[in-house]
Amino acid sequence: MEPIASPSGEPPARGRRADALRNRQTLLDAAAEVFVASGVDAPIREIAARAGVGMGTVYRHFPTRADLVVAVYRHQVEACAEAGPSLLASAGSPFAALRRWIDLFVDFLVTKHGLAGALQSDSSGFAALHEYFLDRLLPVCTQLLEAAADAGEIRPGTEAYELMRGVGNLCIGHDGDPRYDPRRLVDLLLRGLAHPA
Amino acid sequence: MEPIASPSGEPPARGRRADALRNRQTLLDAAAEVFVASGVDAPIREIAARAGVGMGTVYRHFPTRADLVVAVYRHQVEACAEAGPSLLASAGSPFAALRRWIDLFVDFLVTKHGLAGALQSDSSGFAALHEYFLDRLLPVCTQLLEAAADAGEIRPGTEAYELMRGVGNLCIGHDGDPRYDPRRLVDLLLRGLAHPA
DNA sequence: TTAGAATGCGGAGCGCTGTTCCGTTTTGTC
DNA sequence: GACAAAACGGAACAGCGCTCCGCATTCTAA
Repeated sequence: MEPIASPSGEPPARGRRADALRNRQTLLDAAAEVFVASGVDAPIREIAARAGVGMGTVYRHFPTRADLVVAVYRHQVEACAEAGPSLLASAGSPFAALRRWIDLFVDFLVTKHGLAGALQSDSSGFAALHEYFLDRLLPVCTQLLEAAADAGEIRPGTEAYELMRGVGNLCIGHDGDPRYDPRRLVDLLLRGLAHPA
Repeated sequence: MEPIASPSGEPPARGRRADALRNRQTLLDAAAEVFVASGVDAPIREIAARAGVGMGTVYRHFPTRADLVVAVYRHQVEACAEAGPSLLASAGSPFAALRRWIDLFVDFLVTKHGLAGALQSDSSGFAALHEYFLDRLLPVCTQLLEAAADAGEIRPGTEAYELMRGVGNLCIGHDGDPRYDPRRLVDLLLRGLAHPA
């Protein structure tokens, strides 16, 4: 089953001209390189230059920066989303599954320089990115939370949205500073979520 | 006792010309207004315009944006810093004092539009802001943490730096979204910090 | 009081960004 | 091959931070 239309980007290439498809791919590759090198805030010009195309071409394919980011990271988000149910089946308990899933989520955020920041800043037109992440990952997280709550492993009353956003925020700005390790704080958060004896 | 020299700003007005002192105050007032209206990311031009002075005047008095922010909020930061020891004396237990202090800290960040975000963004001229907060509040937080640890109320191994930065990050981007309440997450964090029975 | 120096002021200007727009080139089709 | 549609490139515009320097204001000392 092919995804019909996802928020902002990656239409299924119907009737596109060959050079357009080629450029789209070139741009995605270039953007991926630039993002890991300079973060998601890298100048659009830099991406265009690395891809060897003009500014107009970038904006035609990806009207907003968020569209570009979404397209680049779509695969990883997809992987994370799919990991949810399988962890629920394979891990020892729902809460263990939740922990491991959050771990994957943190992995993803932490390796992508600046992405966590982009997740919450609605101001600069990252709304589309925010929306996509939510659409895709929120149901997964909700499922894990509910399973853990049903099993009596965590205190009820925490929404997936809040949890994910909190985790995302905690992952902001870990610039190799050994004094700040997002994982330790996320661990504290999850401990707080667990039922007190 | 007069403060001798504080990091970035507010020198004790010795030998300054009258118009300079006047403009400094005008700028602080204007900045305070603009910050509540448009956040701490507001264009410097806007602040200069509201104060009725030129750009150069702003930069002469406050070389970086952080200096301006620090000067505007200095009193409140100071109050927060001073609240630490007194809470330790008045609250029921060290951990209770820590909780209430963190609460004050969150209050401060949450009511200042965009301040929490600015605290972690090393990109702009906000570096000094980060530094000032750390210089002033880190010792206080450390004292509270150590007291609670000595009392056996919290698990050891968490540094004040990490905790403060985590709390700061959690306060980012609560744009009146009822689905995201930083306080709930900070509460979870503190629960996780508390010793498990 | 008044000249001269010192201090402070204003805003034009530079460089860097995102974003748009349109003349030109490439591609697909008949 | 010819023609229209699609896509391209990058000049151009706008908003921003920050600097720089000629001019105005204030202070000081004679």
